[in-house]
Amino acid sequence: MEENFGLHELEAFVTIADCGSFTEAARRLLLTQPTISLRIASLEKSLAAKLLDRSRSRTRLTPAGEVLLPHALATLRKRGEAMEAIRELKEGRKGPLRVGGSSIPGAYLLPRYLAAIQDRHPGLELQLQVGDTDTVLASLRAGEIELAVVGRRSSGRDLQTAEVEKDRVLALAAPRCLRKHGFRPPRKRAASLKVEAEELSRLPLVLREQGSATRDLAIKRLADCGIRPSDFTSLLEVPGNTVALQAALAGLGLTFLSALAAREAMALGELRSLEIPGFNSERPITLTRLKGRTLSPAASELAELLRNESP
Amino acid sequence: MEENFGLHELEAFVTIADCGSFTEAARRLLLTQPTISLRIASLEKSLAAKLLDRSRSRTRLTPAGEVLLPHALATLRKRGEAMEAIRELKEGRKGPLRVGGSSIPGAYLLPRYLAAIQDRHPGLELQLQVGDTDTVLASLRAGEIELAVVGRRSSGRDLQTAEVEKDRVLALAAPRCLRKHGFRPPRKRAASLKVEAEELSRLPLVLREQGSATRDLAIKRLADCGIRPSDFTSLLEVPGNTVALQAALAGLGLTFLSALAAREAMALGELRSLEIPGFNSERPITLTRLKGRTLSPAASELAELLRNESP
DNA sequence: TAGATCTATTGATAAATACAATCTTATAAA
DNA sequence: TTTATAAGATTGTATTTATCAATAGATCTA
Repeated sequence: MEENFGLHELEAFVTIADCGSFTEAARRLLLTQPTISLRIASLEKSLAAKLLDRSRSRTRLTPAGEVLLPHALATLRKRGEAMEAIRELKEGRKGPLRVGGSSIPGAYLLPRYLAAIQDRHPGLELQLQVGDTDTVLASLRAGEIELAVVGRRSSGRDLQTAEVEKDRVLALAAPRCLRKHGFRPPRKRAASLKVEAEELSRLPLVLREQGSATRDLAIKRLADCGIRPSDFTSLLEVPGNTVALQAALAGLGLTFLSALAAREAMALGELRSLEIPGFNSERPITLTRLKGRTLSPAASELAELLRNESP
Repeated sequence: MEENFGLHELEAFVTIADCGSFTEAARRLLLTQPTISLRIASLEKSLAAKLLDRSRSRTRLTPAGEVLLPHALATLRKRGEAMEAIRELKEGRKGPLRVGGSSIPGAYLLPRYLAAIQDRHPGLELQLQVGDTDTVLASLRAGEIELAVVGRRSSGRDLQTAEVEKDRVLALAAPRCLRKHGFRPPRKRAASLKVEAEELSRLPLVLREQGSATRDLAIKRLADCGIRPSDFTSLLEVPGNTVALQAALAGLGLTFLSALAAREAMALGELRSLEIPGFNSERPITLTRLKGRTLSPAASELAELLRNESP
């Protein structure tokens, strides 16, 4: 006879401990007195210990009962906390919301959306992971994040994707750099320069690191135009968007960057975009989630926001 | 549908969370797979939240499941702690043991017995309350202590008493004091002096405070011999045995003290006992407990020890 | 697409739980 | 003492719940 007791028994016990009477406890729990007797009997049998000294006037705890009471209360409280935690999660009021973004969406898109979610549900614990597209997708598969927003449509039957926004990967260079290599950038700050693909290789090339979606896309699009990275006069590999941007600003060469990342520099005229016939600069920014995995309410809301609105 | 969930459901849930499979969880819990399915369904219904993403390969927690898991584990752990605490109490290994003693048994008897219990069960939290017989019995009735050892057979139908030992209340005085008032103490240190009751009043009297069992007994026994405290040449009231002893040692007068408290002083010849015809010095030291109140195993053991053995 | 493996469902059965009525006991009143 | 009263225990029965075996359905692997 080693049957574990349940929470009903504990409930009866703590209620009696509180009011000192089986009958009164029955009233409070909306049960009959024999039911309370049975629950206590069952509990006492489970623990093989007498817990209550029944008496006509006031039922009291035995020493064993005294020892049990705090544990019983703690156990019941824990269950209450569990229910409370779930309820808060369902209402999107509390709980973790972990999302990931590759460099561009992670830096230029997600923060704004997370701020919107934060405004609605101040209790949420937000966590934003930023890294390579590959790294972020790996996190998604490992369950470390619920949603990933990355710069390429991902492979894998276990993934479910939705396009959120169209980004453009631009070929960019500083005006100074362009002039140095025999190009004539237009006067107007925002205007782009039309360049034939073959002319491009006169420029040095600045590329992102391996694993970057921007890099992959740039190489693929260049290949569409018949150029390989090795065709360029020189090649510089840099880690991250920021470094690529600064390298381009410093006049180190041509680089490929998200329009989102280059916006300010272009507006200031510090970088010019090159318009290359046949070079398709479009890139879908996609919201990615694991197929068959339930999202938290907060994550659902974020996904909804990403698909429909632009905060 | 606001039914609270029980521990079986949580058990199923944490087991699945651990092994990632309903079927495997069923094996571990010695149940069938449908039972596990039903338990999870019940839990999910109770919380109105999906807790597990079922999949062919590995069942995973949903965000709600992630939130619930630590609470579920804590709840189950609490129950385990409760069972453990009761088991340790039953084996007398842990838990509180609160007893009380009036001045004499509290100081000269209980410490030795408590030491014996302590030796057997090092984990116990011992607590010894010492005070007036009346105070100690009040504590017993209030449930602050489980056992009381006092110097008189107590009244009250709610109490249950057992004689533990026979103490003797001795009439004592310092040899110097006896000589001063015209008595002739015997040479031998341990010998007592035979004195007629009427002669006693030549001595000053040192009495314990109100509420002391020793005081009550002394007055009653004196009355049996036809003497009242006011018959004595002078009367000094002192609080506690120690003070009474020291007063007698200082030669302040005749006092009534437990043989237990006066043992050393008599052995050294610093106090002589007076043998008074018709003065019954015996006093039962009684173990007292509340009728109908279950004792902790440790308290039972102590009671057993007190009744049978002398450590 | 077939086979394997996991979860969900169903229906029968066993177990538990709850209640009403009754018994027992301890206290209080007569 | 006896009687009345009130609280808990006990018993019998109806109901609910839990469990299992068998099976269907779904999903992944080969």
